[in-house]
Amino acid sequence: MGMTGSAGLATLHRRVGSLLDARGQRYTTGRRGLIEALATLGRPATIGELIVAAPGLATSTAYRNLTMLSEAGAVARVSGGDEFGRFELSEQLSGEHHHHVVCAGCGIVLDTRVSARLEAALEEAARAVAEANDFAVTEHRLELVGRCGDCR
Amino acid sequence: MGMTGSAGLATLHRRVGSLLDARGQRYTTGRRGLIEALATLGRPATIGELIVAAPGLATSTAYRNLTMLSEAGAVARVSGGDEFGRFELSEQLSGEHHHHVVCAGCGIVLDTRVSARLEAALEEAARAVAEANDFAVTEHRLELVGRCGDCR
DNA sequence: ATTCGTGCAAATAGTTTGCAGCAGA
DNA sequence: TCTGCTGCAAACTATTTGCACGAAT
Repeated sequence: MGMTGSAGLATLHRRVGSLLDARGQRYTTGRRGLIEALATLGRPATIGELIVAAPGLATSTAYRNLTMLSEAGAVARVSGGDEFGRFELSEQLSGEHHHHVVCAGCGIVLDTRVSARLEAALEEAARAVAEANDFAVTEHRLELVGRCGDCR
Repeated sequence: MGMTGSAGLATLHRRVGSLLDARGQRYTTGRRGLIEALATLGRPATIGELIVAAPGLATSTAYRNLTMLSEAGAVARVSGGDEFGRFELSEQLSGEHHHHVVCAGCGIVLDTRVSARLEAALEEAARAVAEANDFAVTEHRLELVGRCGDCR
């Protein structure tokens, strides 16, 4: 469904524009197209999907822009189960902490949210593991792997 | 630390041998070396690490063997946070369901176990997500991302 | 003018595959 | 002796980078 958060497209663009401004980068048409495609898709998308959804961008430019948007904090890279890298709006921008559902058949990745109780348990586990392993845990990722309706 | 389960190396080799036998494959010295390296390391290892730990194997052969061992159910591929694929003994063989701690600095991946309470919550979430998204969830993966002692 | 963005083509790097010889049952 | 295993070299593919031109301030 996409555009999940409370903010609309205009707000989204304004916020991305600020992030880029802060780094002396321009918010070009191509970059807007990428952000809009990510917002519309509402799930981690491959470069191929993004180039279809935001036409007129060379592959190399799409990679460069996504890398840059990622460094600016607007986009996050997601490694799915297959050989394709995927990109989504950062949690900072989408405003929602979430996890992923991955289809082992076609590789599609969907966003999902879990209960506050589970989130609390995850954070407790992160603390325990950090203590036991001399690790400073900064983030947790949960993937539910299975088969989507089409690949059943 | 490796060799975490109750079974020793001999048992491990016997079980891998059976898995390969069932597929008409031979349990060669090179394959034994890979399995032993995986058991000793006790964490997901890159091809580079495995070739150092099990010398005398060509890279292509290592890949082929790991792919084959994976199809036989002895080995699992793990995608870490970096560009390297990693391999570990399958849960079937190691006997322990576990999750991963990933260092964002050096990419090392460690195994970790979480509380039974959290595991139960994860399975409940998997059921809920399966119902809400028309997904048959077969597996869950949890990654705790942070910085290891060396990369702090 | 200066700085940044873009397309194209070439380079990179992990992984896979073709093939000819070697080895185990 | 038949089938599978191996090393080497070549192929493949997602991603990155060099470079010269175009666009925005």
